[in-house]
Amino acid sequence: MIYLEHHSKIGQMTIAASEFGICSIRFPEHAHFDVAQMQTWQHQPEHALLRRTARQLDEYLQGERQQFDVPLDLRGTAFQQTVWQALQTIPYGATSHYGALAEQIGKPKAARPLGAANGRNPISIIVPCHRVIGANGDLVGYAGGLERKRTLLALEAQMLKK
Amino acid sequence: MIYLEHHSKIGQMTIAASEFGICSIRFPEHAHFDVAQMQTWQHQPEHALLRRTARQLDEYLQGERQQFDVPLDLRGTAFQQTVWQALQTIPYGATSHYGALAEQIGKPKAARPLGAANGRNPISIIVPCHRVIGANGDLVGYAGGLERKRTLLALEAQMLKK
DNA sequence: AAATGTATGACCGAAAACGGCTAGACGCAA
DNA sequence: TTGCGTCTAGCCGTTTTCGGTCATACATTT
Repeated sequence: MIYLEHHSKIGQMTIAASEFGICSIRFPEHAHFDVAQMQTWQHQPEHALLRRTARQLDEYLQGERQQFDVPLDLRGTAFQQTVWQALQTIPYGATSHYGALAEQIGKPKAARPLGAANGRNPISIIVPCHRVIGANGDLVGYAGGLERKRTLLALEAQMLKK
Repeated sequence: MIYLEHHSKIGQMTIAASEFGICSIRFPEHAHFDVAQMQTWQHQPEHALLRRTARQLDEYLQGERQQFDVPLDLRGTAFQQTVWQALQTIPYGATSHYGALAEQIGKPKAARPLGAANGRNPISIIVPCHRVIGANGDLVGYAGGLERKRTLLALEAQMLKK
């Protein structure tokens, strides 16, 4: 596992990758961030894939990019994989809610577990867990902090309008 | 589910059965005895199978019986079923220990879970969980009370000598 | 009446806690 | 040295607990 620290418009992000692709994009105060494990990673600020990812994230934050183009290496339980897959089908600027997604993956009553899986999404932004909100419209939660969720959604809405 | 209360030499026992066979034989202070559920059972002190079972238990407690001859309806997880099955292979008067049984069922490292399953054995005496002791010879535990475990083992040892 | 707020229960995966264990390591005492 | 308690760590099914939920029901506001 290699990684770099990227100082973006909305704060520092740790971007990590395996030989197969991006594994993790998180903020320092990110919930469920296992800092201990990070000790075993190697800092490679010049690595091509990591740099490319950082660049695309910056473009996204400038509103100049709606689609990402990097290989992902998502690691989690079968259920989580399914959820994260489903997340990637929510279009830029759109939102969905937990129950709807649960239904979409064929487990209509698993809205809550889905919320949990959502919270464990290791790849912020690229896997757009921020586009999932409560059934009543509330923002509910975001591992990177609710404020950032709000920011991201506002950004996407803004860009769609133009 | 039907049941009766039997006053035996070693204390009161609740004997319960389904249409398929004996489901449960427990003492009043039995660990994990779900008294609430018992509210839904029907007291049938004259039921043939229940009576027959009680009689066989008395014979056993008199040292006049080493084998039981009633249909059992064991309910539990797959693992528990396996364990309870294995228990029934321990001969009268013999003992085994948790690790040995674990090995016997093909899960050599599951001695501890096996102990748990043992503790959940619903059919005391007939399914002879009392014949399982610690690897070092200690009695360790018995849902019906250690004292009874001691008594049963002593009884069986006694009868074998004769 | 419609619009918010608060409470309640039921939903189901994941993670953590819990043992009726045991082998091995130690200290201590005959 | 042998033997016996105590402690430790690792074992792995089960049980319990914990949520980034949601629909419903009532109470309280406009």
